[in-house]
Amino acid sequence: MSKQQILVVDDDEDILGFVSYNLSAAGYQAITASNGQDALALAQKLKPELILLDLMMPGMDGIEICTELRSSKGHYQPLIVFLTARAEDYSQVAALESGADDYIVKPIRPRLLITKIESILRRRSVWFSEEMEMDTGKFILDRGSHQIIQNGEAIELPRKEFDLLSLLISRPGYVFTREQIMDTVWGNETVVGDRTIDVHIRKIREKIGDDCINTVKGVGYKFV
Amino acid sequence: MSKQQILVVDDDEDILGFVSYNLSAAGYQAITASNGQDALALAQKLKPELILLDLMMPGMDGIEICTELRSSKGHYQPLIVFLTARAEDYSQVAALESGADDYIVKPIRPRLLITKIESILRRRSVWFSEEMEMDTGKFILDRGSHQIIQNGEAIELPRKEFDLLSLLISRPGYVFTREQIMDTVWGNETVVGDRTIDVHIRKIREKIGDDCINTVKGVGYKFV
DNA sequence: CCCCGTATTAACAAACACTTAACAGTGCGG
DNA sequence: CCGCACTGTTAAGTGTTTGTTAATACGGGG
Repeated sequence: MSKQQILVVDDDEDILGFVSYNLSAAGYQAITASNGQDALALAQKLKPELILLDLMMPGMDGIEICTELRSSKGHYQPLIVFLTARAEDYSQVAALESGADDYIVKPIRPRLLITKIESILRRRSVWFSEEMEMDTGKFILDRGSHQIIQNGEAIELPRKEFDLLSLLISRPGYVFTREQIMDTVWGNETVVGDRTIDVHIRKIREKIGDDCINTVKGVGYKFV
Repeated sequence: MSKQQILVVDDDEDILGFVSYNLSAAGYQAITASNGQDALALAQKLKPELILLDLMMPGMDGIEICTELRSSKGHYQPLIVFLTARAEDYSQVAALESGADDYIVKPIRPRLLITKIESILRRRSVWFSEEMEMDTGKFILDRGSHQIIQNGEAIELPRKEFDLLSLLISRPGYVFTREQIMDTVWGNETVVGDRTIDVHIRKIREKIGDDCINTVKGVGYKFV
């Protein structure tokens, strides 16, 4: 496996150098940008695994960049980690609300930076290409390419459908309540109508077969 | 009854304070730890009912702690709830796979936090798969997949029937009065006719066999 | 700027769980 | 032997939950 790319965005040259040096030393390939436009362009082009974003920057700030990255409905969803100067104020909350995965408080300590990055990347890596053996033949769920392979045949699934199926497959046989599904796939802020889950379930069943997902009336759904 | 203990684990002092303040205000006794080692030690020593774990931490992260707690052979099985940064990020599912009971998405809203914790504590008894050996072969009641397995054969039950059977199975040999059954399965607000319980009992007997549930005239029913 | 696929909603249909009521059975004491 | 109290059985009615379809909104890629 080639080196993992990490994009570092900061308007301060010193920090840029300091962070990218430490990342390189830890075996990552550091890419740097000193403003929002460059950052977005580089992110789009190189699709780095993880992006370190300074919160405060002249022009486009970190939250704007983050929001921009997250608003694209494409499949590219990098991990986003903020670098923030102040621990106490609400910038952190705003950061997390804008869709970031975590934040690191300045001043940056090399060892902490690396362990945090490793922890975040490790978690993500769990998600790539997870395999499932089923009673009726093989069922592979590839979280990297957002597709499932059923009996050797690849089936592309849209984002929401894939997310929903992922959840159900994560615990085969376990019944997920509608509430749990809502919270996980949609998040507990957004509110959508009752029939939304049903419609997605239907579309999934249409693609992978009716037998895979079981309805437990009054309770929820489970993958069998 | 003494206050229920809840252990909160996070590397961020602000979140630790914020969460434990809200827990205390809601009548729980909050214990805090800021790293994995402390968390495990405190869990072992105080055996709190519920543990709130931050997913992302330097050093030992939440999933490692959870795995460690679950792998211990002792009878102590706390409820484990993760605090996770983003709704769209599937680390939640990884969390569930590591044996967690639920997760709460940051940013944390006090009211939501408390209602969720209450709901999790309330349904604690309903979450674990309970096994029973019977005279006539094996009888497994799996509350996760909402089904019973009799002699290796799975039998699906509608919600009320499942709840009713769950209750009876929870204390084999013990006679539950009609009143107790009403209060537990239907809740003590709803009022239904006399024959409702009988009808459900009959349907259950139809599915799992007449010998399993005994009628004690003038008193109630018991599972044998 | 248009086209296409996804996400969501609303309206309707269907399925099913739950409840009820009416009646039959059982067993006990007078 | 009869009535009473309780439980069993059946079938039909009712309401809730889920399935289905089509229409609309939305956003991205060409």
